[in-house]
Amino acid sequence: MNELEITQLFSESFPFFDKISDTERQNLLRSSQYVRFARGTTIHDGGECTGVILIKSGSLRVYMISEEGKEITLYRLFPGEICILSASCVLDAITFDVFIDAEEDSECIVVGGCAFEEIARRLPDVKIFTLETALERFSDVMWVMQQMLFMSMDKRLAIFLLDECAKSESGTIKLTHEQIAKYMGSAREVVSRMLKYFSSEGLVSVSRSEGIKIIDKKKLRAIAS
Amino acid sequence: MNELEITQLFSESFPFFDKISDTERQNLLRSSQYVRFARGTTIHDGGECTGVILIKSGSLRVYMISEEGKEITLYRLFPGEICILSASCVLDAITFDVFIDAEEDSECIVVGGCAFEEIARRLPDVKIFTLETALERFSDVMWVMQQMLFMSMDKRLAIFLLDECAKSESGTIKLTHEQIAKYMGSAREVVSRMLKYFSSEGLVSVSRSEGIKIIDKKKLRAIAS
DNA sequence: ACATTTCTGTGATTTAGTCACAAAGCAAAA
DNA sequence: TTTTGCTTTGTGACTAAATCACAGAAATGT
Repeated sequence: MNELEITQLFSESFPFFDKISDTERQNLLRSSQYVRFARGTTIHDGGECTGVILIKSGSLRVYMISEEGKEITLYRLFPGEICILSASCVLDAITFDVFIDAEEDSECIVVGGCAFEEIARRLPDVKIFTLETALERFSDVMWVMQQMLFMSMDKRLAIFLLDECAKSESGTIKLTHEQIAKYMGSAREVVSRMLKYFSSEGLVSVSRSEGIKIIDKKKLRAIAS
Repeated sequence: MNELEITQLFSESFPFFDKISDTERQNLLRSSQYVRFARGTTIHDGGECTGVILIKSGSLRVYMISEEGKEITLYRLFPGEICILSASCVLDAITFDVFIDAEEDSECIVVGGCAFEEIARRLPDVKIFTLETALERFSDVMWVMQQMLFMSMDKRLAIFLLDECAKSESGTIKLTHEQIAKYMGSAREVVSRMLKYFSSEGLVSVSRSEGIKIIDKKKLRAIAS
């Protein structure tokens, strides 16, 4: 990936990019690098500031982890999106730690945290963009929280399956029950049982090789209400 | 409460206040007003932009509510603090709705949302302050989320009682089980039962007139670990 | 074809939230 | 004081979901 392509990506991803000086643009480019993360890699694990990550391909999962190792997925990021919570040093106001994994083999541009922080300190627009991006994530997390605390398991799973199906385009969902449980902040057994129930009601078909296929989208939507 | 006192409060609460022009300061003051909220009043109920609220005395509770009326308290605000989520029009990035009640009779300064938004649009420092304040609340919410999802009831209640005791100074906690349950995002019966258990273990004493008194702080801390 | 690993299924148990009432505590009115 | 009414707390039965401890099935590599 050459510098021109990165410039292009920055211009699309950072609304401030076309407004700042050439020098600043150079600063930003110099502290950025193209990185590939293999599926399953942990990109960020709490404390130290990894930096701002632009996702070119693949997907990332941002999650928290309890002392006993229980995980809750806060949100997932897809191509064109920006991972901001990995840039903890730009966000003093944030006092919790998150973990970030590559869900798929992913191509990213990583803008070094310190460099970005320096630029954000000089340019209010950059700072504002950073904070606003973080706040959008706040909204995502609140949605997760609402689901976990207010909705029953069947409803949540129905929503998840419909979402996932809409994303995948292929019509089938190729995730293990374990993965689904992690995304939903639940337990594998619970997902298995609920899927079996959905399957017995003719809402989905479940097969290990084929993945999960939605059969009766209408009824599933009714459950997701 | 006169203009001088408000100016004083602004100066203490808004780090940008001493850096902006006289005209802007006047703008801000003109769109502000002193308001008293009676205990139990709902100050903000979702959608429309109430504005930025400075708390002079009393306390506010920020919470979400489900369709069935179940509540979760996101955080509470005390004198000197600023309620920012009530200023939804300044925070486009936030897409969820919160409710805000006065827990106690409270004295506040309310800065009208539109006026504040206008000022924030002109002055990057104000915008940055607003966003950063909102992000601090994000951190609070994550703490609540961690508690609810990762911790057992006994631990959470122990933490709550210790926190509350530290705040109250009097050593006793005068809250109904119902209130505690709301703050903790649990159910009244659950709190009652756990308090009874704590009481049977000699950790606290519970009486309706006296409130809850912590007897064995050491053991309670151990549970809160 | 075999061993190995990775997934999935299932019953038993535990925790917390829900429901439906009963009882107790407090306060104002009679 | 006694009555009445309201708020708060107690309790058992029930349900949902998480956890535990396995067993079995399906995919994968050698």
